[in-house]
Amino acid sequence: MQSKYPAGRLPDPPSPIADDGDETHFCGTCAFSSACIAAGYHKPELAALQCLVEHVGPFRAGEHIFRTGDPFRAIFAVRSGTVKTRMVDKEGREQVLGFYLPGEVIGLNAIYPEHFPCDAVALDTTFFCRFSFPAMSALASRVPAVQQHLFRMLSKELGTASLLAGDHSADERVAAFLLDLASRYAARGFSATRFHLSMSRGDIANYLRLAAETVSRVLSRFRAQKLISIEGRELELLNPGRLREIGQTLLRE
Amino acid sequence: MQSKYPAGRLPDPPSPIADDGDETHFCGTCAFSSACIAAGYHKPELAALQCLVEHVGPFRAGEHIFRTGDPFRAIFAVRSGTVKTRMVDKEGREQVLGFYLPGEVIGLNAIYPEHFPCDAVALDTTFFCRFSFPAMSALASRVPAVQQHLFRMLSKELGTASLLAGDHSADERVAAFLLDLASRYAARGFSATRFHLSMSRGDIANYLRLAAETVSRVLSRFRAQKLISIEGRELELLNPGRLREIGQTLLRE
DNA sequence: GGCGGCAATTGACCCGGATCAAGGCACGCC
DNA sequence: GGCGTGCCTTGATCCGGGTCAATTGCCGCC
Repeated sequence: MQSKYPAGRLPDPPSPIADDGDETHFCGTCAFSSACIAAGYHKPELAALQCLVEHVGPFRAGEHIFRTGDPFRAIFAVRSGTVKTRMVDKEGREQVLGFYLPGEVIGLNAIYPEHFPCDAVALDTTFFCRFSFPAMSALASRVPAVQQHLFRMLSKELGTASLLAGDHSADERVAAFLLDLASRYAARGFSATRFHLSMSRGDIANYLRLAAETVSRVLSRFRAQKLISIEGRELELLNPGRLREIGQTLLRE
Repeated sequence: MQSKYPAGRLPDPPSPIADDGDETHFCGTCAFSSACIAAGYHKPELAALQCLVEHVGPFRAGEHIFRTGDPFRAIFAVRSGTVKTRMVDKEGREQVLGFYLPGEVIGLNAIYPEHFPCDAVALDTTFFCRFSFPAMSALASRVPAVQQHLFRMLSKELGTASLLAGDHSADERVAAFLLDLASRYAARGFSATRFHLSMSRGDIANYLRLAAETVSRVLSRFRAQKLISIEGRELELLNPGRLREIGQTLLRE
């Protein structure tokens, strides 16, 4: 949970505002950076992006960004930290829908119902860019690159949602989960072989539709086979190739 | 490639062109009807919808509408018949992603990858409206109602994709599956208690991540409990209330 | 330092659903 | 008619992972 800038620069929110740009260019890791690049930063329409974005945070571990049933007004791009989304049925059982890393966007599944269908909970200290959705839609009408980017983000999330659906063994699920995290960290410029698991074993298990004990056993077995090194939540992938073999049916199919 | 007029005019495809409108108003069951209504049918911009839509079909049971890897150029609204989408991994194992009924849209998950990530296969004789996606995007920029409708369709599919994810018993899955079909038929004006299952037990099982034998056993048990009446693929829901109790954790959660 | 609470690990046992296998039924084809 | 071919159903067996339970380690707090 460290900023990539020297810690001394930021006094109070002590660490984690990740890789941010200046007022003109926003975050290098921002979920919308590719839209801006496609449209050209200089375009006057993009000045509107600066007006409709709002930096919010910090949220501490366990705090809600939004709750099931809240009216939908905005989507949130994670700037730093990690978020889980989840549904809680009326018996109180939790169902983890996904984990979101810096540069990723939460709230897209609320457009249609117009209310958030799930909770979003910070797993560690977390900051966001908040985009008013009505303003975003209006901007999308004027700037095709923004519209296209929204379509693509929605469509992309459709693809990932169908991944977990298959019936796969515990080993396949865990291997694919670790590799998925690795590639998402890598896409944002972080290490693809060493990273911190912000979520508990229970959250991982819930997300993968396994019992926490099973996740623990699989991780222990992977460690015994020298595929990974794991101590608490600090993870290193020692043999990504073999992990990819194990998880591959789940990774592309 | 058939037109959409009263069945008597068409010698060969004997039956199934559902509830259709005229040249001005398109299908009453059309996936875009609400967008048109919101914008007002008379708006000149909507004349463009008529230009970019193309009626295609019939496809016979087993024929592909598109295949994995085909370049993405259009989305397809089912006019009549039923479609399954599926992925096939390199070991040849099939994974059913969803079933699509008249009025529903396939192909949205191809926007981001720009190639279809799955196959679409007709389960019976099927007709479509084909919407060129580039043209659709361009139209969406000019007609906010069309853009909003696309956002909503994408977001809605995100919601349904997460339903199957949970770990639920075979009874819960089957009950929820039957009720989901019922409500989707009802939404398009068909009977919510009697309908035909266009897909095989194997397809249902695959979609629900069960074995075909398990689906067969659950249906037999439901019949013994007088919850349903089923003969081959003809289904009647005798006790939707009880089915709802059984499937409810999966239906909303 | 000692205590309490939570997360993680590990072991023992059990069950739901997968798998294997055997038939039944409806269809089209020769 | 006889036969093959899917599709469906039903029975018997097995196993992966869930559940229950005990233990350990870690960390914050009094």
